[in-house]
Formats: sequence, structure tokens, C-alpha cells
Amino acid sequence: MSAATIKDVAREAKVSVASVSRAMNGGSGVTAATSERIHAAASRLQYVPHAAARMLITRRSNTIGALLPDLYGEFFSELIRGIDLAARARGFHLLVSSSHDGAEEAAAAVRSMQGRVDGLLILSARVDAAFLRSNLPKSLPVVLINSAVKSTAHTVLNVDNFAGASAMVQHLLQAGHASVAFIAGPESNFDAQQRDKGYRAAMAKYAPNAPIRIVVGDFTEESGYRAGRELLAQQPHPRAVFAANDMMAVGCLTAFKEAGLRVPQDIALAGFDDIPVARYVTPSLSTVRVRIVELGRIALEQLVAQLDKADPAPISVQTLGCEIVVRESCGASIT
Amino acid sequence: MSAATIKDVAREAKVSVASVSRAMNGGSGVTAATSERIHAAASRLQYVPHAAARMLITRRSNTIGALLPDLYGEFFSELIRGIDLAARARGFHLLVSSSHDGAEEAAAAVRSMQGRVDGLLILSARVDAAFLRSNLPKSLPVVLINSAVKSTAHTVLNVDNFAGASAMVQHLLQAGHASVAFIAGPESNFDAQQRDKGYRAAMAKYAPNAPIRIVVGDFTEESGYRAGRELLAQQPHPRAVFAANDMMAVGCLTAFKEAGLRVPQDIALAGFDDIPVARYVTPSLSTVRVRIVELGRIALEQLVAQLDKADPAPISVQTLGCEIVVRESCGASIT
DNA sequence: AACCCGCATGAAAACGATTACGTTGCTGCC
DNA sequence: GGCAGCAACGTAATCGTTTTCATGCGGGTT
Repeated sequence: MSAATIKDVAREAKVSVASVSRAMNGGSGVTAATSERIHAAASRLQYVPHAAARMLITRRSNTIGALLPDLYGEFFSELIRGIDLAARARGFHLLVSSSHDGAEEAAAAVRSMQGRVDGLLILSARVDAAFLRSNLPKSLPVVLINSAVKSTAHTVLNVDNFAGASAMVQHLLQAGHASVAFIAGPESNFDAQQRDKGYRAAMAKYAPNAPIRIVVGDFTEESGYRAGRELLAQQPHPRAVFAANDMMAVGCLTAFKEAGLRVPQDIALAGFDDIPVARYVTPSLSTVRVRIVELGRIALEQLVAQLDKADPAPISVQTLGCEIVVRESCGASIT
Repeated sequence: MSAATIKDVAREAKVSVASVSRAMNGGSGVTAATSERIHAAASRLQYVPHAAARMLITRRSNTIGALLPDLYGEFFSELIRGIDLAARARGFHLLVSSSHDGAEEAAAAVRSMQGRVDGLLILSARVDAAFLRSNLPKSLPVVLINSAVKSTAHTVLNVDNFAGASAMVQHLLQAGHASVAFIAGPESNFDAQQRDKGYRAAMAKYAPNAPIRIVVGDFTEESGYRAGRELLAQQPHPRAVFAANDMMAVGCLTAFKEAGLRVPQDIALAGFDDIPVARYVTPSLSTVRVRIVELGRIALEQLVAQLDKADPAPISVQTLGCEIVVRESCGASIT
């Protein structure tokens, strides 16, 4: 026996399907008495409106899609948590498609979501303006997260990597270190670029005469380890190191320990992201925290805001601040 | 201008809508020539079938729903990754609803998914047999992950906590420790119960004369710390400790370090889960690894298998093995 | 030559909701 | 008492597909 339809409810409550529909949504246009009778009948039959039928006529799915790359654990789950909580609060469903590596994979995912979602949340390094133009109908609202795309056609929501990196470097300098070396991320990565700029800006402002020392990594622990050894090979080695993310900082820490250096007494260290591991390494790692749940929540809210107003959607570029987390590794306490 | 419909394609290709439909799915019943003409017209118009309309008539959404509790980072993202990869491989979409604390919240989520999904993946401590009966139509295929529910009506997929815990205790005993103390998880938790049983079974088998020492925690780092102090207060304190999860082991480790004990020389330690942090604490933590991606993949495949066969779905209880990961903290190398 | 069968194709009926548009009946005002 | 106006309710069109059934056509068998 299949599920009850609106007709069954109508028959049960001895009214027309139109009245049932009216009673179920809003309830205007029906007497309180009949509305009550209808609701009683509905719950008696355990009636649940058929989502597809409603979608078809209203042209609204009450679903938003999230397109995500192959993300490292903590970031992914926090982001989804933020998105999901905000979505549920607004009565939206969440259709997820993650772990995309290639652009063509992402394109296929986007196409298959067509018509199932009212809007799209995209976080992906591979997605650029051309991709969006060719794979998306311009009528579909989109919010880009952490994207380098400078589109006037879509809302963009970024983490303030520049300010975060800059603040951490400033902190290290003001804690008494004459100079700070930097372990950069992959050059193709937007976040990495911004953090690099933040480092340079802070150095230029607070230590204009100090040398700029940069070693390039790729955000992996392994590359951090190599970068650490490379920095130690320099004479004299730097007294303070800022890594563009925590995983590289952790690898770097291993290199320092192996070399018999004490952190932070002999050399200070800081990372970026505040992944959980940062608290558990010894010494605990100073880093820059991104409020990821917040990021997801705001992204979804921006998207929903676009859905509501039918006018040419207001576009904005928004930036989400981050905060410095001072722990043992940067030696702030021994100034 | 709205998206192209099947009618537009039909007009463009000078055929009926029926032929377009046939050409798009499978293609049987149309000449190769006309099929090609239709596909050409379709791509010219950038035609994408309207998902809702198709759902309405086929009564299939090609979507499966995942109902998850408020999960700790790594586990959540790995599980979703496994589910998502398997789903995409089979052409299914993934509707996620996570971060559910209460049973009524979960119930609401389940209801709102009604009709949007072909099947449901449920991982939740709050969900029991009664919940399933009252909130789900029996026609909806469900796979329960890590659930204590012994239902003959639904497929259940569990991690072999018993074997994992048992194997770790056996390993500790055979590494030369005369006895092993246990830090248990919350008694209401199914995983915790199974790990507890595994501990007792291994003790009974490999150290039948040794005392059973158990301190109860709640899976948090804090409770692990308290448990560690409690164990050290005993005279003589245990020489080997097995915690029911890694977070408690990490808290416990802090307690041991504070007390000036060396791990593993003075006291051995092991956890369960193999969260990323386990590798980064000092000393690195021996633990039991669960193949989470695998868990998600298998769960989805089980579910899809049920979808395909219309007969009274074959029910099974499946168990996924886990493996011991030996690192520094258990002192296996200094036997 | 008559027949039948298979095959490509088209016409039209679903699917289950929303909603524009009529119809009814009642109220209130002149 | 008649008429306008309004609220409650029903009828039917509509959304975009799939699918059943009918139709016509070509060719092989008798």
C-alpha cells in the first residue's frame, strides 16, 4: 500500500484537494473549523506531501547543494556542520557532493544537481569564472567560498587570510623576534597567496629592515619537514618561523626536534588553521584560528538571502575575520 | 528565460516527446539516426531533464539520505567521504542531515526527508527500534550503522569493537604486561559496551588470574584525564592501560606525564579509533584503527542493493573488522 | 497476394501537488 | 428587498516527465 496523497486526505475530510492544500500551507482561505478537520484527517492518514509534486509546480526544491573538494577532515566537518545547522534552521535540505579532484568531475556534479537545488555553495580551487559561466545557468544563485574568483555575477565569501597571517607575524615580531621566516603554501592556492601577502605586509611594516626568508611547501606535513630542515641549514638559522598552515608547522616541528633545538627557546614556531592537532603536539602550537562553522553558516545565509529576493540578486564580497591563538610554540611568554 | 523542457527538444528535433524520452534513457526503441538527432538537439538547447518531474512519475529520486549525529570531526568527514564516493559511483545523490542531538530532532529530520530519498543511512545512538517503527514507513529501505538495534526489519552494519578491543588487550598482555586496566566509555553507548566486553573477554582468556580494573569515563579528553589520575592513585598503579577511545587516552597521557611517569617505560597506554591526533602526541599512541571510509562505502552499497531488488529485502547484520596500530605508547618494542 | 509480426513513432494518460478562476452563500447597506 | 462585496470552497489547468497503447509501415512467410 502506497503513501496517502492529498486526494485521500480530501476524501477523508470531505473537502476538495484545494482546501487541503490551503490548510496545509498557511491556512488562509479556510475556516478554522475545516482547517482543523483537515489536519486531523492528514495526521490520521500520516499524510506527507509528495516533495516531487510540490517541486514540480512551485519550482522550488527547498534544497541547496554544496560542492566541496577533497578536504582535510576537521575543516570539512566543521564547514558542513555550519551549513547544515543554518540550512535546517531555515527549512532547507542539504545535498552534498564532496571529494572532487578534477574540474570535469566537479562539472559533472554541478550538472547532475541541476534542477534539484535552489542554489549552490561552492568551495573548490578548480572552479574559476569560466567554469561557472559554462556549467551554470545564470539564474542559479551561487555563493563561492574561499575563492579567487572576482566575479560580479556571484557572491564570494572569503576567510581573511591576509589579516590573519599579518597579525601572527606582527605578534611574533612584537614578542621580541627580530625577524620571521615563512614557509609558504603552494603558489596556485588562493589561501596560500593571501597568507604570503599578509606575511610580507607585516614584515614590511613592523620589521622593514629584516630579511624576507621564504621556503615554499605544499601544505603537507612532509613538505613542512623538508622546509624545516632547509631553514636550519641556513647560517644563522632563523629564530622564528611562521608556516602557512598547521600541518606544515607540525612537520617543521619534527625537523626542529630532530636537530636538537628547543621550541620556543631556541626557535619559535607558529601555524595557521588551528586544526585539533595543534593543541596536542609538544609544545602546543600557536596558530591562527578560522571560525569554520561560522563560515558555513554565513555562506548559507547569504545564499538563502539571494533566493528570497527575485530582483537581480545583490552581489557582495564578504570577508570573515580570524583570530590569533597563542600557545607555547611561539614563546610569547618568555619575551 | 527558463530552462529547456523535453517539449522544446522534441520540437527542435521534430519528433514527439515520447521519442525524446526514449532516446535520453537507454535509447531502446529509437533508430540510431533519430537518437542522434535528438541528442544533438538536446545539447544544443542545453537540455537537462527536470528532476522533480521525473521523480514524480518514476517514484524514484536517485537520492539517499544520511542521518548523522553531532560527530567528532575526523570520523564524520571520513564517513561522508566513503558514502559520497560510493553514491556518486552508482549515480546517487546524497542528502545529508547531521548534528542531531535529540530524538525528536532526528524524527523531524526523518519526516522531512520522506519522499525525497529512496533509502536512508542512519547513524545515531538515539535511534532505537521504536523510533524506527513510528517514524518510518516500512517500505523505506534503511541501513543502520553502529547501532545496537537488533532489528530483523533493517540491515545493520557494525564495527567489530569487540574483536578490536580484544586484540589490543591481547597484544598488551603478550607484550609482557601481567595485567591491563581499562578506561571504559559511557555505559549507554553501544560501541563502549562492545569494547568493554572485548576487554573482559581478552583478560579472561589471556590473563585469567589478573584483576579486572575498570574506571568509567565518557569518551571526552577530560574524563580520560580524571581516569588517569584515579588509576595512579591506586597502589600499586597499573602498568598498562587501555582506553576505550583515543580522546580519553590523550587525557590519560596528560595525567601520566604530570605525575612524572614515563610512557611506555613506567606505564603503557593504548586507545581506540586512530584519530589523527594519535600520531602526533608524544609518545605516539598505539590504537585500534577503524576503516571509516570503508564503513561508509559498504553501508551505501548495502542500501543500494536493497533498492534494486523489489522483493522483501534481504536483511543482514554485517560486521566490519578493525586493525591494531602499534606505535610508541604501548611499549611493544621494549618487551 | 494475403497475412502477420516486429519495430519505430506518436498521442495521451498518468504522477501529486498548487493556484487561478468560478460559484455559492452570507452580510450589510441603501 | 435588492444588490454589491467578500469569504469559503470547488473545478480544472498546470508543471515536465515516463509509459502504455494505438498506428502505420516494411518485409518475410505461406
